[in-house]
Amino acid sequence: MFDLKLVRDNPEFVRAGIRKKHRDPALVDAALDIDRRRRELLQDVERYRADQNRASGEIARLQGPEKADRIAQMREVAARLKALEPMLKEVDAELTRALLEFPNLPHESVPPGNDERENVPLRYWGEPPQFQFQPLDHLDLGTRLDIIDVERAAKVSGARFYYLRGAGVLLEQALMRLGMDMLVAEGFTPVITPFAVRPEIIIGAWGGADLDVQQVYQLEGERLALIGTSEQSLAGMYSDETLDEHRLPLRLAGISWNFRREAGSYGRDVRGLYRVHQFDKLEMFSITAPETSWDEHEYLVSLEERILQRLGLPYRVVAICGGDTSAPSAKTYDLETWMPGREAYGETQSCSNCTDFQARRLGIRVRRSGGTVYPHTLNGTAIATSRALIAVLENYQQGDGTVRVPEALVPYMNGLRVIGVGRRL
RNA sequence: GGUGGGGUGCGAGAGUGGCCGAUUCGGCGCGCCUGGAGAGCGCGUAGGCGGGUAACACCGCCUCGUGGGUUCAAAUCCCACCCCCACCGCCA
Repeated sequence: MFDLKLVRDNPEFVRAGIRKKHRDPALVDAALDIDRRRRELLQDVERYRADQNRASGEIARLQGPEKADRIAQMREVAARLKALEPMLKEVDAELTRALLEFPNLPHESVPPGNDERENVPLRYWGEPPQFQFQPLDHLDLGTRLDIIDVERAAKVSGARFYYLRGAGVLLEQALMRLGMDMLVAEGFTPVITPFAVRPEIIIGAWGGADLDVQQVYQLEGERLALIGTSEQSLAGMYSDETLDEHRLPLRLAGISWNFRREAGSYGRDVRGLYRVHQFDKLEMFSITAPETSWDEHEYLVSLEERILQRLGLPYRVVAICGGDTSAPSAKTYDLETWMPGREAYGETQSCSNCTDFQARRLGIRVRRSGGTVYPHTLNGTAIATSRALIAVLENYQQGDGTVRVPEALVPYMNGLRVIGVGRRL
């Protein structure tokens, strides 16, 4: 949960950070007000409890009428406590809720702005391909090659679902395998996580006081929700645990299907695989000492870049502006890959330093010689298959409607070098 | 889904209404001892919150799976839930 002491000691600093994220700085004043009320009540309650504790020892030693008198006396104290304690509990809950609403504060290097158009491109790699023919988008390509089928998926599941088949499946698994091999070589531990988790885990990882029902699928009749990313289940993995410092940095490579309701995005990106309810993803997740998280952030981005470079996909790295940065993140880079079908760069990866935001909310701590501290957590997309498929299909298409397999994926494609029509798979 | 057993500190494990935030053992840290190590001996080893302080110190409150209840007083009694283990049923 957000650091109350920081709010008390430096409210203006917190307000400024919240403003930069284009959230409401009144959060600070609400929290401070509740905090004041809480401390008043707390002092009363604690006085009575101290009374009680003292009396409890005495009563144990007293006998006869003296004992009866003391008990009668303490009955009154107990009654008073019984009236006060529910009030304290209520204020505690209010304060918790208020602090859960706080977003993480942005790092000073985060560019100002509130719109994705204000994100700042930092560097470009590769050249968008020049086609001597009219390029198709991934949906046309995939449909003609019979490797993507959204029409039947719509029949079965509705909009934003898809069937992958044949070489499409090999391609998605090849992307995952390439990414995993690179991460294992870097020392990451592969993890397959639960796909359904308790709501508080998602709330802990993604922010807010309540589950974001616009985005999260809940399981009816269960206290479970489907993960939107393995970042959530990985962050939850060490919740309420105190880790030994020498285990850091802890680097995990999570594999999971990711489920997103996309309830707020009707009409946006409706075509093809760009915005779908379910996709397979290889996710990097790091837990680091507070002092090293910014280095780790750059390291994770460099791995994301290396993956795109191995795939030969043109991309750019973008610094996300304050207002476009998610609640848990102190700083986010997006990697946008060239997508000929959109004639634009489209987000394929993201990389965030959540500093101690998730650690505080999930109770992940680190033991070190001076005491225990909250570690920092970071996450980054290695491969999000649906969007990676878009980029590969569209960039590697050929004039005859076939798609060349990127060199780096060939070893994972059962020898397939070109995805064409009529291949029996 | 059913029946039974169980969740205590870094780990094991005691404690069944009051001087129990918690015996003991192990681990870990420090010290003594040693040429050095081991053994042995001694000491110390949770977190959160509030008050207080320049910062310490210090004082108080809370935490024995979670949340309620009974009681002057709960690790201990009652209720609900969560989780783990065993067996039965079902099943990839």
